[in-house]
Amino acid sequence: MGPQSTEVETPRLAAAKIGSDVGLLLAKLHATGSLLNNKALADYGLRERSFSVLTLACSGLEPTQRELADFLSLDPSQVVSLVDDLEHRGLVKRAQGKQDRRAKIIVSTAEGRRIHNKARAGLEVCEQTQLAALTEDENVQLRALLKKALWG
Amino acid sequence: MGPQSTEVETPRLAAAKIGSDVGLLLAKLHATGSLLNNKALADYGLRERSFSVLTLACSGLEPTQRELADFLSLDPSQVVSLVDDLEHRGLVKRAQGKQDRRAKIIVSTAEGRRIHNKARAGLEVCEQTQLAALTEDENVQLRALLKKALWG
DNA sequence: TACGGATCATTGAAAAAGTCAACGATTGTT
DNA sequence: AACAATCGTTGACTTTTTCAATGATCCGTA
Repeated sequence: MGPQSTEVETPRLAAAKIGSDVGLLLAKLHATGSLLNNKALADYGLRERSFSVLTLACSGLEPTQRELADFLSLDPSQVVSLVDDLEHRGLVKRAQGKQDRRAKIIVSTAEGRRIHNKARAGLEVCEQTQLAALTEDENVQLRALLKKALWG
Repeated sequence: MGPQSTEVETPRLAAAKIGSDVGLLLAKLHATGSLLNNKALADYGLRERSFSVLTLACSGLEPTQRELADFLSLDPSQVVSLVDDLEHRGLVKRAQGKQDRRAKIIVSTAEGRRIHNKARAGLEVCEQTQLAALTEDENVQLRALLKKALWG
């Protein structure tokens, strides 16, 4: 991402038609968001990705790695290293799949849940910062639209 | 990105709280969108990035490379290679900055505009596909919210 | 029940993207 | 005139992404 961390003013180029291109808008908002999020998560030795995995491990949904890959739009091999990392740090465990012994279920440890709670609090501040220009209603609306676009 | 190209059903994991995490939603929608867009642009030898640069070069706004970097959230060195590529293919030209002789202004060639028009048509179909679950109103709304979040 | 094709996690290699520091040329400031 | 800052560029380096191959396991079907 660009070196600029605080970009307050409306860029001149936003006037172009491409300033309404959904792909670009998503890329840009995602880029600035990731920057903030990763900065906030660094205190806990996490990044956006590992935080997502940890969150789902803490969710009680007992996701398999394949599910994580699909849901997070990652290659299965990327999930392997994310889980490896979290496991080495004792935040997460691999358990054998229940119906399917090929699959590995990712579950959080107590320490994992502890870290996750702290990190989540930090992230909420981040998100608020990123969407500061939106009212509370718009914030909710944006979430709803993104969810609907993704899975109807 | 994940190997799944057509993901119709709501994933089980969307139930988790993280299913409402803005960062994740943006990442996911951006990921699936990029996949589609790059596939569509491949016919013209373009990718999302080079298409964006080409679009701005065609816009008449005469952007400098620094402006491109800022607007597209890229490192200046990345812009160099994007412009190099487009220039070698005769779609774009570097012109000397008007007030500032350090800066280079990126402008499209006739061929560049020709390719751009074709590519843009392909992308519009893409975008429609990606946001198929949204009504026309919601589509507009989403764009507006993203823009507001980015630059108020 | 046994075979065959598909799926899961994993590995490793290759390609692409991102990050960063340094440089010459130019600018604006003091 | 001197100085720091900015622009584009280069090159090195790290990280991320992508892809094919593998052993283990599952499932459908003969």
